[in-house]
Amino acid sequence: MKRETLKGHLDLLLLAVVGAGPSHGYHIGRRLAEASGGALELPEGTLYPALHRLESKKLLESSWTTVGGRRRRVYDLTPAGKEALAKERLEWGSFAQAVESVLDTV
Amino acid sequence: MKRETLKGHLDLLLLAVVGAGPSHGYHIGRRLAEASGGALELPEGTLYPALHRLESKKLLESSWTTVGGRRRRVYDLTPAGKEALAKERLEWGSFAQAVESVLDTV
DNA sequence: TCTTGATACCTCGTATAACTAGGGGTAGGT
DNA sequence: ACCTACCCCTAGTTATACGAGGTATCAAGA
Repeated sequence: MKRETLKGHLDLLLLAVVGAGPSHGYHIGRRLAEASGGALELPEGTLYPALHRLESKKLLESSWTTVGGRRRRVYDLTPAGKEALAKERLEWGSFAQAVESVLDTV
Repeated sequence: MKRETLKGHLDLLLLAVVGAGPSHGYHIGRRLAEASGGALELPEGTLYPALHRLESKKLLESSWTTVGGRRRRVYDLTPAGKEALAKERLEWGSFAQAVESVLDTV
């Protein structure tokens, strides 16, 4: 995948994954990779700062748990996060459609 | 449109527009806006530097003409640009499909 | 004549965000 | 002991879209 391809779309993807059920950072990465058929394998230097950004924007909230001796930070959507997810889904739809239109018609 | 949405996809769009027929910068912007149903209206501070970038990467080539007293810089695809267009079309396809998969399955 | 709007080009600086490259540590299997 | 998978983090780099500003031509209208 080209370097900049993901830019501006990562938030949507993370919100969508968390929207399907709370989970911790590492697991979110795994679920995203799985759900995309391996196409979207985020390096940790992308994943964790993105989650922090979403939390600082109050779209996610997190709490620490410990499972099997390992600390996990579990994220869930806030109400604002649910709204943002819905909005970003729509925006993705129109963006993708616009791109397809260009690719089809020109 | 959100600020970062376009990032990494602009080259594809510009190559696609020029691939449909050589035209000058300003006109490329108009054709893109038209082909996208008004969704993609690029500011000039985005359009012109992007075209220059593509030319410096040898994906576009340009020549100056004058029509009605106005100077125009007309762009066309190079052979490398045609290849890049084909490649980026495929990459867009897999990216879009990956996103859709995530949005559908999670 | 003067102004406005569309056409047509440009550059500089800024902000954003994904990524690279490091760091830390736990648990289980060989 | 070592390796792999798990699990978290940050600092700095880099790419690129955009805002703001500049230049110039031409046609239409006040």
